[in-house]
Amino acid sequence: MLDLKFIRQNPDVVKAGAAKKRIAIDLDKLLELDRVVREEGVVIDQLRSEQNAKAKLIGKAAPEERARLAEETKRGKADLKVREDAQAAREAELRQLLLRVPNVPAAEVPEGRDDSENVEVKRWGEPRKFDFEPLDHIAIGELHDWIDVTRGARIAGSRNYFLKGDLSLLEGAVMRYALDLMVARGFVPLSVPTLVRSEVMVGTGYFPGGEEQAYRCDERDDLCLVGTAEVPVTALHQDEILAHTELPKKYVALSSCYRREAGTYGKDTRGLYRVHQFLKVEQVIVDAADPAKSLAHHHDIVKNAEDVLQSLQLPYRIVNVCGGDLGAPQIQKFDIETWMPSRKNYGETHSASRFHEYQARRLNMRYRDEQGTVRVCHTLNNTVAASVRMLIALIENHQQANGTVWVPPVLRSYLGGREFLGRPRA
RNA sequence: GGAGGCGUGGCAGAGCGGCCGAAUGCGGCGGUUUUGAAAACCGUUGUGCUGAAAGGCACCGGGGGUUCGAAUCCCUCCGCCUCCGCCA
Repeated sequence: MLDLKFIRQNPDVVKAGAAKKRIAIDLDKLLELDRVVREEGVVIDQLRSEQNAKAKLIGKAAPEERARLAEETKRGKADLKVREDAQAAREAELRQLLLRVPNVPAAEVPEGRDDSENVEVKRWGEPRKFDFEPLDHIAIGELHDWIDVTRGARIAGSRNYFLKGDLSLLEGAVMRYALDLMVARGFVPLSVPTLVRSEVMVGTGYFPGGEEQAYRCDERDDLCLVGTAEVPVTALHQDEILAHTELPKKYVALSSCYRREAGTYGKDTRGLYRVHQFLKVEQVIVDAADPAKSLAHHHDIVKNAEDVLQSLQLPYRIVNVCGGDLGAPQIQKFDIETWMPSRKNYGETHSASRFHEYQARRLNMRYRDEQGTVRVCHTLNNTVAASVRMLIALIENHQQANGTVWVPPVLRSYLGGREFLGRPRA
């Protein structure tokens, strides 16, 4: 959410930002409503002030005077009540409009309509040239009885799965490795709720707009399953005023992630690329409202993810996400795409976003700066490692001619020192 | 699931329906004192909206109601605690 004052003062900047993101908004309607709300607010404050003054007089008046004065004060009440109700409705509508105003993208965000126009900014590693016919992850899974999508679908519908044996262990190894790496870099590990109030989905910017992608409990609970630990972690300090001395807050969390993947029928149906549930280690930073700091953090959290991929010896590339592919909340986003032999292409495995105060304002998450001024925080987040996609990359890229999977050295201590997973093919 | 209790400022903890945006203590900040520190003493210390300012308005878990007037009364939701039951 943007600061209403900022929108008032820079309507053209906000309009241009929305246009760059290909998001339609009626800003003039919002500004007009804002004008009415403020105008009427002055009137209501004045009326309330008068009512308060009269009520106060009654308290001091002689008992026999009270009835008459009360009767008089009663008259102003009805008018005020009508105005207050109308104002409350206007304010609610204003907030709804405000929640839909997208954050203004950074100048460095490329123009573009969709993900095909994202701009590659870096490439690391060479996609491996196989001297045998490589299998895709499903085939490797079948070979070792590592993946069971049939039974996954039977008990939970399509895009659900069981991981078995070494692959299940590998998942744990990668998650723990990612977590340990981040803890070594000073990030505080968190175990988090993955079922949150819809208010928190609004606070982090997923609602309104992303309702179709989230699993929602029924009306008894008003709880949603999160699509990422970003949601509970970013909201950790909701409604707090932090001291500048305790910033930046750096957190890392491993959690299950749930995604409905509505509207993706027929897309990525083979394999585990697109699934409803997976594990992910996520990094989140909350810091002061300083664009330079935010930018530096953005580079750092991308670097953290790169270090994970490099140490796992997985080729990847980084794209600067274009305006049309950027979500409403982000200032800028870098996606990291890891090489997946079965796709003969890079597939998205990480997404690093910086938000400035967009999320923090919605979450009412603030801090007191050196001067004692209360300001809204900045937030950022990035994947460290997302389970199934990272497993796809690992077993496809590191498969051997004999069917086994080579384990990168950094993961071996999490797998009893083993160098290869799976039995060699006969 | 049943019975009861409680939710007040960074924390602790008062608060008769009007004099309460809220006592007091602790903590924080500034100062006096001190070679320095501690102690003591003095002052200061919530957030938002509006306004050039003075000021005005709102907020005592959330929402609604009663009343001329609500932190204080009523309803409801949320959260926490205690006891009983049930399950792990």
